[in-house]
Amino acid sequence: MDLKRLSHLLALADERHFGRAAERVHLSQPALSRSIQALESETGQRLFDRDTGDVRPTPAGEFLIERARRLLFDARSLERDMALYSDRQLGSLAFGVGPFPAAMLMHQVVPRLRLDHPAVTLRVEVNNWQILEARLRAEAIEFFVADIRNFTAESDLLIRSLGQVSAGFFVRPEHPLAGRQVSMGELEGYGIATTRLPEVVKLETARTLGISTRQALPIVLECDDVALLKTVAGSTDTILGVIHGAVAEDIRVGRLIELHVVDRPGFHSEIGVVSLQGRSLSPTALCVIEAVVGEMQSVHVEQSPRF
Amino acid sequence: MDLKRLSHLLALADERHFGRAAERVHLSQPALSRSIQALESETGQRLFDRDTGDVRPTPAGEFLIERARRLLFDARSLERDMALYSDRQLGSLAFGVGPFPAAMLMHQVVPRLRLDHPAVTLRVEVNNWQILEARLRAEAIEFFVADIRNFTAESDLLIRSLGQVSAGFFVRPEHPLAGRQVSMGELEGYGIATTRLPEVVKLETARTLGISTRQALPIVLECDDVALLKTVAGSTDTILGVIHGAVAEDIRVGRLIELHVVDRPGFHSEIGVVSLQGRSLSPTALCVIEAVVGEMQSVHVEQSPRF
DNA sequence: CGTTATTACGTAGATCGTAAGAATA
DNA sequence: TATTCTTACGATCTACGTAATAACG
Repeated sequence: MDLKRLSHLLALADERHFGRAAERVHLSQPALSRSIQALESETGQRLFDRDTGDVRPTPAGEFLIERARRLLFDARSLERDMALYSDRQLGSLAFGVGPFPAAMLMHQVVPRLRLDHPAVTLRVEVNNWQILEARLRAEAIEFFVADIRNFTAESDLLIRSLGQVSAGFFVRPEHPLAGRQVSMGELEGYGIATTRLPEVVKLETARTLGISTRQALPIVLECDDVALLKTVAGSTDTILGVIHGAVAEDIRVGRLIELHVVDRPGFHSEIGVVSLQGRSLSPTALCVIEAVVGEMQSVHVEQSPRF
Repeated sequence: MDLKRLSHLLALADERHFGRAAERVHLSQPALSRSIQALESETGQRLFDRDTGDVRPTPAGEFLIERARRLLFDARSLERDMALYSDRQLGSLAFGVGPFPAAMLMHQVVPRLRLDHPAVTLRVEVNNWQILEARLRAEAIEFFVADIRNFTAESDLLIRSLGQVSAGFFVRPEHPLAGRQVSMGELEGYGIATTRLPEVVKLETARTLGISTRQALPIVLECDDVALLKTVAGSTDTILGVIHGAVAEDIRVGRLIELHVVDRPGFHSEIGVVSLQGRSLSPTALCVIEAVVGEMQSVHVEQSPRF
């Protein structure tokens, strides 16, 4: 059953005339005649009654024509859908985001995606990097955006760095430490709320501070939900330790202010895109990654610490 | 979009191995490789990631594979349906039957059709020959079985005679005329009930009787519903004038008996199959016509007048 | 080095267009 | 005789298999 043949069938069914039907399918008239004959031979049924100057479908012809019309419609839909898919206007995309990138980038990127690609089904998994890595290997997500400092030596993962983003300590405006220079030691009395940090980051930070014990950072609340962390910092004197991008809006409206820590360590995060080595990404995934890159760049500009 | 190509796609998607997939679609491995490449070129998307010894669909591949699977299923269904249609196991059939053939043949033929071809949708139009001819020309029915004496000269109709069937006069057992020889003249007092007869038949019958006026046959009830005619003859002294085949069962069970008319004219009907000249019939239609022919023959045997 | 996918190349089959033929009005 | 479908024939294009090549473990 060849689709081209079936399209010849439909042309003849519509035109009821070999000459015109042949023209319609860009074929010579004898070629169309042969094509129809081949179909009749294939089905073992006469499909058209030809009385000179009068071509009409037989009952068997009507039967086949009706079904062929549906099949060809479906075939054309498939081609159209594939074109739309290539144009990122159809399909589905699942990707992951770490807590910080989610708070910093996704509030811009996801609404934009919904506007630009309304027919693409999205699944955005916000989770910590361990879960995201497992999800990626299980191919439940195509890629994820997260802190990439855990994935240095992994050769089966393709890691694209989007650069470092600085972090800081943030408190509510009425906080006792607000508005003046503070030392790291002073933070201990209030405790720090932050996301679940990779071990490497904790150790590195401690080392930067010149402290050998893990207790160097007085973390009193570990939670991957940045919105929840903000609520805690906004309603208590707990100190929020996150990247600047995650609280840009809160600082703008005055809900939070940054502490001016004089001996502040090189507290930062390195954001990157992680995908499986050697696996192609969908057009939409590539598009989202570009959007994330672009968003990172634009955030970077306005992301310098403000006191 | 070629269906063969898509079947190659599915084979590779299932086997995840060019060699095995090629074997499955009866192709050499390089040929399959080219076929997939052609599809990738056509869609503009890489469809499989090939790492030596590991072939896996890309997201674009998954997208296409899923849809291709549905399309190929539909294509195979079409082929299967067409085969079933040719084998008279699928489709629909509309045909017409005159009142007499309906009463004589269809009670055998239609149940048999339902048993042998359960998946074929039937429409049986029982009507008089004028309506049936119009329905045939409108192509609302493929053919009809009726008295063909009206269709002698029609060249655009294809008429297949099934032979003559004799008619007679029938009454209820308690009828005053029952059980003895009667003359045509005696019928007049009770009146005859019959179907709407063609003018030619009326005239011919009158001529056979040697009477010149149309009033020769004292028809008091004209109706195309044979069952209704029978009810009238069974509950009144009205005389039923129909073909023998239409009342075979009623005579067998003693509901009606035939009048022994001594000067009975050559009262008969000529049954035939009428279809459009030069128009092919569906396989099922041909099958039904054969069944009607066979039924006519078997009825003919037991159809000799009994007194 | 063995396995597996791709590229090269010559061939067989399908399909095409032009031209000639047959049928019908 | 004009129109329309079919058959004949030569050309072209596609898809195939075999063989050689390349990539990877």
